[in-house]
Amino acid sequence: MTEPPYLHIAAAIRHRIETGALRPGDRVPSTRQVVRDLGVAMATATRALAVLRDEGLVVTRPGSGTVVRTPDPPARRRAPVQELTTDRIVTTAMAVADAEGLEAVSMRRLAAELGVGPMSLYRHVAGRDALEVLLVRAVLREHPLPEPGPPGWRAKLELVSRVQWRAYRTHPWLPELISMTRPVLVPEAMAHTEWTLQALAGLPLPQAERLREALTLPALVRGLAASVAAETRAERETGQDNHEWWTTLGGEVRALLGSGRFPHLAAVQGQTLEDMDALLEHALTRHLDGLEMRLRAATSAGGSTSR
Amino acid sequence: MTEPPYLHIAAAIRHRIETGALRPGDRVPSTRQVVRDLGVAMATATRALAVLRDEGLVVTRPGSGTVVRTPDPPARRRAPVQELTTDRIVTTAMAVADAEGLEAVSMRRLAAELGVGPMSLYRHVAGRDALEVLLVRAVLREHPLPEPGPPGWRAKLELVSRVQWRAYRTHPWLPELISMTRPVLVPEAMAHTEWTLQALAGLPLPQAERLREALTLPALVRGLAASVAAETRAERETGQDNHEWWTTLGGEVRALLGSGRFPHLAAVQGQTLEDMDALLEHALTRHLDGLEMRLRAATSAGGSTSR
DNA sequence: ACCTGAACACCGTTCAAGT
DNA sequence: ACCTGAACACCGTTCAAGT
Repeated sequence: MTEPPYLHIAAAIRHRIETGALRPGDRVPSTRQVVRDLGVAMATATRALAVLRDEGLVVTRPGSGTVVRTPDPPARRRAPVQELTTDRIVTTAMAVADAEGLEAVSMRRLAAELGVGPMSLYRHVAGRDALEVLLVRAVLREHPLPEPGPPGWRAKLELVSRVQWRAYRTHPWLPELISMTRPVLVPEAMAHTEWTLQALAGLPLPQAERLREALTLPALVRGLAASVAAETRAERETGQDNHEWWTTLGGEVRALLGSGRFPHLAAVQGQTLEDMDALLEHALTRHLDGLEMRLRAATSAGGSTSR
Repeated sequence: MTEPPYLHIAAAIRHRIETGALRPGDRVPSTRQVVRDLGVAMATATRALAVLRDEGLVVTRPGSGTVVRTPDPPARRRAPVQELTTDRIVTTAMAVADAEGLEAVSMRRLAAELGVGPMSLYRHVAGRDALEVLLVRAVLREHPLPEPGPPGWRAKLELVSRVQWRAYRTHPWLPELISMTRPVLVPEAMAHTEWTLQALAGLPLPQAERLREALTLPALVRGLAASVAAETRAERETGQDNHEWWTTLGGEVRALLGSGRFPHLAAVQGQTLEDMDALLEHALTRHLDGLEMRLRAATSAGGSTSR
């Protein structure tokens, strides 16, 4: 009667497994499906699956969802329980973050996912903060910069921005983790700044200005990525995409839009933001066109002292 | 012997109250003073004061610190304990966020600060998330946009960007709280988008492009602000400013910088980022120069269909 | 010495017991 | 009906007990 919803959901799925409606290898409903179909919170859906995982009924394979576990591979020598390593911890953390967001990555959750006690993780990573640094390093290694890169400063800056953009888009939690003037001082992050400074090296601008450029450009990319990520997160949490959101607006907001106080906003409402990548290209074109203008001024003034 | 530090600190202050060294109405040391003078963590100092507050020995008056409680105001009808209101909660939350960062703003901490039980807050705000929306609204109201604003699209865009920048700089936790395509749909946030769309209204660009502009510009400002805020937070947490950080770099990083793998970064190290505001002006100038170029192209092509 | 479970000090929020 | 303390289900990490 007072059974919490997550137990109820877990019981329903368990029943389908025990009756054979779901067979070994079949995918069980994803947390997102549960959220959408049953109208419960993400936390509830996550907990329900965690119950089944703890019972050994299902296994979560990063990238391919949660499936019914194949019961003990018959007779064959069972693979030794995988040794716990820093790499496995980081890989698992990344899978959880990609699937459910950074806030789902807790030390305890990772431990459960890896089948060890929470404290075992601490023998391989110093703590939650250190794990975040490892995550950033791992992602950056996934998205290497070419050497020496294309010719010309503009092509180079476009390339490094797009590589960063792609990293952010692949891992929507990444923007939260990157800081700027205090770049996580690890080789992988330093490489990006170095590459950018290299792209700017030959330009007729004072060093201080080249540094400002090397700091603002990635901040711009990250800012845009963070905004897009907020959208992704909102979709995951509410189960409504941008278009649905605009069409199901609450009465008060609808009233405000109709009030005549926000005519331009009202004219734009419902206009689908079809293509997030177009936002990057827009911002990038404006910025680099601006830099080109600045270079023309610096050159025609015959030096770098002009504004 | 094994007495936790916060109890020790509480006992010391209690002693000064009981001996009359601190009299009713006197201010007891603030958490910040305790942190500075005793070299303990903020959490410890906060907890010490919480102990005294729970004992009824002191009361915290938001805005005026924590003072020794006047024992039952003799005979006279006691002034009604300040009524709990949504406004007081938001004001307190903002003060805590400004002083210690958003992560210090917990429902329980606010309740303690206001001298009520945690659950009392829920009669005025729906929960932690709703409180964050209220915080955003309150900050935006602090930074109104002029009507009708200066003439010319460029002056208008510079103004709205600088107003946002100032809000972010005043409250470094704000960038974390703002999303973009799903603008917190409250009038205060809508007003900014409306104002920006208005500034762009007369330009010879397709509506979709004006919308992209109205989304990328604030994302850029926010991205830069988030980066600067990361620096602020790092300073608070490590007690090292940017310059100190560079000069006390760990051995491994110093080795990397000296390794010759990052020549441009090495050349720039220690160069002080004197002026954060210059970063905004840099990014803003590049972007708006770029937009100016785009407009020239659109105009000379005689329409808005050109790239 | 190496490993990790128990425990501590938090958190947001539900629920039911108090007035 | 209104208000809020107790309790639940989390969290990261310290510490000391186990091997």
